Amino acid sequence: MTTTMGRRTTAADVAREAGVSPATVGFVLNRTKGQTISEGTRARVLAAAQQLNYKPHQAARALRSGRNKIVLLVLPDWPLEHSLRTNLEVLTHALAAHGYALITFTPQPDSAATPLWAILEPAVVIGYEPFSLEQITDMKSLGIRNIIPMPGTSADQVSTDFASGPRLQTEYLLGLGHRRLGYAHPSDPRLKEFIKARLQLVNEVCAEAGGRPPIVREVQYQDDSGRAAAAAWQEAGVTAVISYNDETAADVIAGAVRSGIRVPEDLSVVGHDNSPLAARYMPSITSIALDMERLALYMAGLAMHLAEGHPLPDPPTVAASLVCRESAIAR
Amino acid sequence: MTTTMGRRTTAADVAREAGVSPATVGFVLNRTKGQTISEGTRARVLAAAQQLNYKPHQAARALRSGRNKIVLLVLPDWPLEHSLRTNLEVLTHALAAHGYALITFTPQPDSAATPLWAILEPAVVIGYEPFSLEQITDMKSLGIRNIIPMPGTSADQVSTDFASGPRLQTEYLLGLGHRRLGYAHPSDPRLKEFIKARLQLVNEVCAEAGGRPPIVREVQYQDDSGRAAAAAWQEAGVTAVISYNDETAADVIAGAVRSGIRVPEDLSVVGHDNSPLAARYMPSITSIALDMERLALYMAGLAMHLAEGHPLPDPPTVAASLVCRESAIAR
DNA sequence: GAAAATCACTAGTACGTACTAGTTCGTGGG
DNA sequence: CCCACGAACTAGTACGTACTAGTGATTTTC
Repeated sequence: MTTTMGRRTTAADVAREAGVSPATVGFVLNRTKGQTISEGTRARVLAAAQQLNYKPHQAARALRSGRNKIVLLVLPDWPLEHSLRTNLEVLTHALAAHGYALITFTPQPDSAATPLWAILEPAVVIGYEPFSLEQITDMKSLGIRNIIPMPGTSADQVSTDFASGPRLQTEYLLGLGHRRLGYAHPSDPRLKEFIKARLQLVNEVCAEAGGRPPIVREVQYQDDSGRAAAAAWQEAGVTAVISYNDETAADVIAGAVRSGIRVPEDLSVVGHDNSPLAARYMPSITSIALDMERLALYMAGLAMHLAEGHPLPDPPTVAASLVCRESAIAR
Repeated sequence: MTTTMGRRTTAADVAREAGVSPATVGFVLNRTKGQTISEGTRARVLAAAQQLNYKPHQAARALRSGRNKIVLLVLPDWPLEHSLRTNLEVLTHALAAHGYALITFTPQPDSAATPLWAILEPAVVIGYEPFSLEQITDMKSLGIRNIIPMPGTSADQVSTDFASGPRLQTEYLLGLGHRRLGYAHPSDPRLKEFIKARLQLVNEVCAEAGGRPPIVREVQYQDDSGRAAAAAWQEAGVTAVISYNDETAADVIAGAVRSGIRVPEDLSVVGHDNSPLAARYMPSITSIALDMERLALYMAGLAMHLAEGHPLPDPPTVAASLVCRESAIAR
């Protein structure tokens, strides 16, 4: 133990131990290209670093080099779906493989708290939603140059086309012989745009099949909106309901059953996202599974491309597939 | 706009603009005590900083002062309960109010990835579980001095007594007249110790009431263990089941109903954690709500106490309360 | 009225790294 | 034999901040 108990080991300590200059230590440890180091020296430096348990000081490194290994992912305020959380895990691993740390963060619109990027000053900031001009200005004044999405650059968007999910839901129910459909969505105002987009897709598929658009209802578990919706749908002759996500599907089923409508015998229900709830509910919920892996790898590649010129990855495709369970059957 | 478009604004720029020295800028902006600054100068510096949109460079600040405003919370590998996630939110806010950023992170035991503390070098690292000696050595070699839990210091633990939850579950069912109880828990091996502790408490309450210990069963939604458990309980005359959490309670209910056992008429079930699932399930699940606010405030206080000598907060108590729903009724 | 104390500042340095601009040495070409 | 050239290094600086050790003024004290 050569520990001086208190001060941390610096590159200068390693240099002294190895009998070389601090610069050489830097060259060896960073594998600086354009610099030739003899094999013996390299080994001595490496051994000294090992022995002293040298870890470069990140703040000093960041100050000098002007970059760090932090990627900040700004999450939207809306509740994250199961598939997006999965996406995060894959993304975290993909970045970790290159020494990057992914930090996630949800800005609180009401809070006056410092945004996380001001404290971390990350190499890259990724947002699921576009940033406001104010936010971009703020980041730039902090020296953050890599922002995704950033109009006018290769990083101008990450959001992908999730069109196939709603299409699959609709086509599946139509294929089962259902003609009169319902659409259920949560009431969270932050989801408004997403609901609109998905509903639009459902409408398109219905129209292509020559059917009528679904009867749309807002459903949540906190009140009896599920019961009311179920009654309204029954009145209108609806035999199948497409739900925005699995949680809403559960609320639809609960509302129906509590109104004496059997699921799936009287009413079929499909969810979206293939969350654990879908498998756990009773009846279990037929749902849409999204394969987010390519999207995650794309985002990781994009981030590292901006941070240090890694090659640009291929644009992603998100594959959606139907997971059949108990909550939907043929008419 | 005095933007030089490229280089970020430094304290020197502000100094030049305000016609003072860089040191004065530092004194004004950091409110350095022991330094007197005339009102006029202070105002000029503040105005200049404002006008140039000056933001101190965090890496430089961290390098110079040897501390930063990052608190790293190391999450356990086990799945987080709803109440702990709530805890995180409160903790985040409490720290944000003092300019600290809370970052969470789950170490992957298999992964060779750099642990997040090596990249962030946070001021404080908090773990829900004790750290290994190896981890502590690693952090110390990175210059991290504030580690919670850290044996032999005021920060030697954070985990609190969650005794009242299981006690409440048991007392409630006994109070409803149930005499023969079951206990259901998930199979995740990472939860083993927690299950053991909670079961121990349930056993104690049963013994105090002069009853027999519950019949313990492992239940999960992926297989038919729920059905098997329900049958076994029925055979043994069990009329009420205590569940480790709400997810397991749902799995118990599903298993029972699929076996033709009615819930709550034939079998009462109580969950733990008061998650959204408990409200959403059918029947809705009677559960235990934990008030994590004080724990969160305690953790925040502890972290800031270590980081910069804020006063030590009071030790926490976690209040548990019963939320009555449909899944449990009197015998 | 001189010494001491206080006020309101400034010059300058250290933090630990990455990297530029050398310097020294050995070797091969002419 | 001298010069050029590359290999293998080193000296030294910049990054932006926080803060110590001053330095003139001005005010207080006896």
